[in-house]
Amino acid sequence: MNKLNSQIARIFARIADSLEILDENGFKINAYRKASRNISSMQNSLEEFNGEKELCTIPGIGNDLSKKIIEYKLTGKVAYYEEIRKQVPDELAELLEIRGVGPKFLRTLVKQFAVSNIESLKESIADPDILEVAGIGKKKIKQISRSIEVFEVGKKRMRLAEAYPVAMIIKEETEKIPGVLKVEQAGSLRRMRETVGNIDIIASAAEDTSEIIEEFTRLGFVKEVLRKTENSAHVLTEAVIRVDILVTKPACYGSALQNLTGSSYHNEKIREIAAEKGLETDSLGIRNETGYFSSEEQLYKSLGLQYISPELREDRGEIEAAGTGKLPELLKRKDLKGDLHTHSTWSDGASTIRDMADKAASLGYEYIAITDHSPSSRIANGLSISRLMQKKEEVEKINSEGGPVMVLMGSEVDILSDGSLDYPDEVLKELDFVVASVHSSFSMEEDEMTKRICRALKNPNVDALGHPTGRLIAQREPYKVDMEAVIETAKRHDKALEINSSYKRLDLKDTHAREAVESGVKIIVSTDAHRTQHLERIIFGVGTARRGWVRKKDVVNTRSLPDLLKWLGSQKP
DNA sequence: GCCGTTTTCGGCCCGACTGTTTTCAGTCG
Repeated sequence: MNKLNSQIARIFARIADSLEILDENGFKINAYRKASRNISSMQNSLEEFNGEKELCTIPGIGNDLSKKIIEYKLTGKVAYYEEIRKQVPDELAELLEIRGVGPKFLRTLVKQFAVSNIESLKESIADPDILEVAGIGKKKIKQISRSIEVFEVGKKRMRLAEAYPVAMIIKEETEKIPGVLKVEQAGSLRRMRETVGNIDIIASAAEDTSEIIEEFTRLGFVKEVLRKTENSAHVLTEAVIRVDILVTKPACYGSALQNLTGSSYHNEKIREIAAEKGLETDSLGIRNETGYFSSEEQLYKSLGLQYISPELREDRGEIEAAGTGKLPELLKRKDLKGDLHTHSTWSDGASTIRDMADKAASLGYEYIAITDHSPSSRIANGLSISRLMQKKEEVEKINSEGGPVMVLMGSEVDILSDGSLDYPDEVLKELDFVVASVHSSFSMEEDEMTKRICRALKNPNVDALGHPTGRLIAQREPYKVDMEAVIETAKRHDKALEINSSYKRLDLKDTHAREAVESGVKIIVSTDAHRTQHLERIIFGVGTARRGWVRKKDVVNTRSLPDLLKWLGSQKP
């Protein structure tokens, strides 16, 4: 379904919900609902229909609704819808999504308990007077308060790195169920979005799917089964994460996986292309006259497209590029030859340099830069110049003993509020790798912050800018900075920008990373690891890089050690 | 609000399930 159709369909559906809460004529409500359904399931775009007459040929669309569609096309708004929203605000209407709460009961709640949002709904449910309402008993209340919890879980999104390990365990457990052939994650987790709402799992099985669903709902991590059908289930884990599983026959696996991976924007466009080619789409996915697709590769191929990696499926130009064979060859985890932003026990890390080096070797790296904090980061036990020199001796000793990987003597040096650096140039000159980061005075005005960062980037001893926007996902907004100017400065002075893989950061984010590489700026993908295990989090940085269309050749730490050193040497005066 | 005429109104609207009842209303798909 294309954008216009889905927007109009959503508006009509919302009007229907609101009218229901307002106790309007049921047939009118039904008319809006039917129109919404028809528009979202029709093959053609509403763009193709000119004028009222043509629009009235669509089933369920008459004089009135065709006028509203034209109004939306011209102004981007529907006055009647805006009017309705004043009477039934969004946060009231969305309460209809709670199982057990229908229009009639919600109406009573609004009248008698002044319910207007989820908070007041929770209060009313806790009010003993609620049992006075006809048709409401203790059991019903219990059911609804449970549904409210589920509703709130569904609204809450987790950080990618929090959901990922859970999904891996679930995948492994599901693979052990007898009869299961293949298991994969789908949804935004597979696309490596920075936050995910729930974990989608898809499995294939030749035999009885209902038996597999039964087994799945009995797995140890399942705390509660919310819904169960022949071939699907929704469950909650102990940590209140919602997990949805779908089991399909191998012959449908590709269609279903593509369908469940999304994004909705990507899929809308893909379905349009499928429709043009005479393929149909139903709840399981896209199929041709001979049936569904067993693999995504076949599906994309049959649409005349290159295979599109899940991370790209956001309708950001990937479909057009796939149509002309111009998709980028994306960075892979195994392309990386080292990690260039890590900490050790010298500052605030929990692992020794030796342990970090061993872990780096086990990941197949050639080198690791240990970039402990500079003195201004007091809480992080930043290194004074004399401690920095002691650390340098230890690094040299490890390297001279022939460690498993080359250890680069580095620092994550603070960018002070005026844009100067936390060590003098003659000290920075002694280091193999310098990543400069902002750790203080976050609330500067944009032009001041931009000047500050750009000044640091102009220093010849700096190699990369660490976590360039300072954001913490679901916790702290990025500081105000003109990224375009930062990218431009990095380009001019041949500095790399970091994609920091720390689970809270993912900074640069995907879209900024794409702007950077399109401007020809180099990238480092690193972990900011504070203990050996953190080095494994590189996959989230790689995922973010892929979402940003970053290629192997854009990334400095895909270079072999000699090539890396050559670039670092060319940086210095 | 749509639709289709027996042409400007009257019909549209299903069935299962559940918790609440004691014959049914509301929700949901």
